[in-house]
Amino acid sequence: MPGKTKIPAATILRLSIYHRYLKNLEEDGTDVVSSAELASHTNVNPAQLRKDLSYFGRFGVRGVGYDVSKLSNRIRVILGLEKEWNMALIGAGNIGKALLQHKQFEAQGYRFVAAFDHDPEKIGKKIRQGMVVRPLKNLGRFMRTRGIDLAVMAVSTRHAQEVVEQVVEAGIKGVLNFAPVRLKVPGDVAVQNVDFTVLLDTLTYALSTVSVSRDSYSLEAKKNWSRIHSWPITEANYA
Amino acid sequence: MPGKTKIPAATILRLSIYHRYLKNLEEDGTDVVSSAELASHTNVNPAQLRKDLSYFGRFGVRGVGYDVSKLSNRIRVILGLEKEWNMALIGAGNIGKALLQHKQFEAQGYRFVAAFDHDPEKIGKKIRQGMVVRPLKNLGRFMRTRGIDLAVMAVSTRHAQEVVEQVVEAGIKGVLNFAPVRLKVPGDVAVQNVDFTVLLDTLTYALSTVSVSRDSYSLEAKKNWSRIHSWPITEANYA
DNA sequence: TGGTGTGAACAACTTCACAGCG
DNA sequence: CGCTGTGAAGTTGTTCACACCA
Repeated sequence: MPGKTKIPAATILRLSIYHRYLKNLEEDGTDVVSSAELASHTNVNPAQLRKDLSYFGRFGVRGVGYDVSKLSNRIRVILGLEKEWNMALIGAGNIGKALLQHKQFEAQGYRFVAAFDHDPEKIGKKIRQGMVVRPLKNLGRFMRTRGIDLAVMAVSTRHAQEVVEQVVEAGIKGVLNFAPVRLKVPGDVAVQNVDFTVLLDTLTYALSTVSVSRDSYSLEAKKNWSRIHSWPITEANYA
Repeated sequence: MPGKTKIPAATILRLSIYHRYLKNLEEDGTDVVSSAELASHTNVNPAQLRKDLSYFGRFGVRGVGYDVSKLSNRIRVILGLEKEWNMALIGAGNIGKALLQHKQFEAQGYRFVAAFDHDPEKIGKKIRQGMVVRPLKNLGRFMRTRGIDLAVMAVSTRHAQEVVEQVVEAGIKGVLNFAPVRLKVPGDVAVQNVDFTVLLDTLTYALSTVSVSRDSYSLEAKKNWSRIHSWPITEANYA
């Protein structure tokens, strides 16, 4: 129920996952879905799903379930997905280029409007049709004249902190960071990290504690693990 | 302290982050570090860091701090990083190719040993020096003769579930999944998802609740958000 | 009847605060 | 004296269980 209750961070993440599955259902022409079914396809507990929705209102019909397209729209509004979001790619390396080609973004209303780098080798090169790599120092000007909502940072570890400072300086308030560092940013800037090696390390931990161990803690760890599979973690910001 | 206590999932993730920073310190020649310093560079609370370590033993010296290389090695062992991990790339598209080129993996002891796809167009093509795309149906055989520890799946949403079933069938116990679906796997298989659009959606939520809203819940949401920045989430496995 | 919505119980995780020790 | 290690307190998030209603 809307009100004074705090919304768990994890709830927002799950909302996005529900929303994605609801879009599939819409395409298939399904028009009603129960919390049990939606929950099973998104690997959550049905009560969890209902609780997540209850933070924002009452969207279902008792004894029936949820109207697929109505619920989908409500979540779209909650997440702020009714508008198109303009993104700047920062860092025109391997990963950056692959992200530019990635179809998934466009499909969701995310649009790359420019690419930046500070390597003179790369500047001026055409990175995809109608998009040329710009010098990073022009980020602020571009931001003022054309508007950027989000920065997708695929730069080297070494440069990540200084680059994010330029991004913040330019007035961008949301960052998706692919560099393997925890960035320091002001409290009004949101950062999400995409951190491949950290995730791989959790996999190796899981696999190692299976085969190796006879220590007490590893056995426990393994037991714990088999129930718990994919992740987020809430990380405070002490910048 | 090692024993019967359950180890939080989030602890493992942070261990990986501490470890990465410790390696930097080692390279710089720093040999002692306090929980306060290490915590500040990894955006966690110092007590949190000490608690995380305490699940596995007592690694510090009171009044002094932690020996950098000793602690680094201990964490390396805990996470299972003393061995080299063989990975198979599954899906030779944009993202897959970029991951193959990605330097970060090799540096950490993760090694791509083969690439698979089931698109006949791609099979047989050289994807990098000394590596040719193999037919997905040969995955099981390759696994038996050469061994694969982890699968990195960069396949389409549509095929992801059927592909992961072949991966599981082949006997692989750890999967890093880039497809935007929650996969169903047996309880002894560990999966981590790299989910760009979900992370973007959390950013748009954060930004929308700043500018848009006068609703009661959004204001609350914003307040919550400004403290909480980057994420994991614990997701149960109901497969 | 069957599935939602939700307070209350529970479980997990984080932070505090200080004892203990080099 | 200073920083670690950790029980206990506090906070946040999840699940139960059932009232409620189309």
